[in-house]
Amino acid sequence: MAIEETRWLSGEEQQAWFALAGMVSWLPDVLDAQLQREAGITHFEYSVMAMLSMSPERTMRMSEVGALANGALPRLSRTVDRLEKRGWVTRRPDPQDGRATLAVLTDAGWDKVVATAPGHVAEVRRVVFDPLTKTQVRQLHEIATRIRRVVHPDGCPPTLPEPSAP
Amino acid sequence: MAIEETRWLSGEEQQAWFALAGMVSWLPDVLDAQLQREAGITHFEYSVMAMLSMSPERTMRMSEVGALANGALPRLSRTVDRLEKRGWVTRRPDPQDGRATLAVLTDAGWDKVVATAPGHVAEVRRVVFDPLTKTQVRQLHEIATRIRRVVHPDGCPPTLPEPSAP
DNA sequence: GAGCTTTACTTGCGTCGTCAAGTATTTGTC
DNA sequence: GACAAATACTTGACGACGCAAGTAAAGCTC
Repeated sequence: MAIEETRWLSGEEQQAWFALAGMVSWLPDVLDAQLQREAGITHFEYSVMAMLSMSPERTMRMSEVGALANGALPRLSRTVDRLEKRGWVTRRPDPQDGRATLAVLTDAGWDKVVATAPGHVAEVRRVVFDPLTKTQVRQLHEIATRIRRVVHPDGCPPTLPEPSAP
Repeated sequence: MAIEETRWLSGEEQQAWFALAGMVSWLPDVLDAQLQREAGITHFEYSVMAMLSMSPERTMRMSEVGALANGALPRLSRTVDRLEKRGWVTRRPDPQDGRATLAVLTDAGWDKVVATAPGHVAEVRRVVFDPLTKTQVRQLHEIATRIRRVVHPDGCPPTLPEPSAP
């Protein structure tokens, strides 16, 4: 809200913005819908379990999970409540730091991820990768990285934790 | 969930997907935050009013607004409730078709859009266009269009309604 | 080592969004 | 023209999310 003259979007920018806004609105809905239909979980719940499944010991601090799954702490806390009730995750205090809570994926949780991953990956492929060329995938990677750096500066490390599974 | 072998994501695809997921999660939050801070409205509320402001007569059918603002009907209905309470929008029955409802932007609503647009556009510029090159904007346009076609097939027309304002 | 600050969650409360069901109007169909 | 089906919303019930406040452990300072 500076006093400067507003730089309105050009025609090209408007169209790009409109396309982006549409994608950003609907993509999460589609992913949620598939997971809800075939696994009875939300995309965020899946992300939480998937991140845990990729961690050594299937264990991570709440805040780490949150960062990787793109969710703030209150949201994560309630989500882990639900996952705990369903027997897929358990909490235990971090022996290293009494303030921290560790989330642990149970065997049942592991099985749930393994059962759910193929359908989810297929959906991601269908809506994101199949419509794009290999070149566009690289372009998207760069573009999304740049935007994400601005919208969420304290983003996650460039390398994911040991992928020991799906 | 076919019986076919799962085609897991390649390393490149995983990274691109991770970057995209981050962007898709945080971008809406950042835009909502700016509008909430500076105008006390959500991004969806702004979109609804902005679409109306660009329409001739500042009037549109609910379902049209919903399509342009990327929201389903129940959401739109409640959003217009709120905007109506704040005096920015009014409803009236469509004389052409008694089932339809027309949403009309009031003068106060128009003023609100005019007052809010500069700050919002600046934020969109800051998080989307400033970090990208002109080439990347074109690439993003094409990529987002392709993905949106899959996630929301009954998308909106390629051309926006007469932009008679912001 | 007492006390203030910071960090890492958790939770109460209010709002928002979605699903399913309900209402009103229009559009065939016979 | 009467009745079923479709369309265009609206609404009741309910779950999820975010903000701000609360709790508990660590860390720092003197």
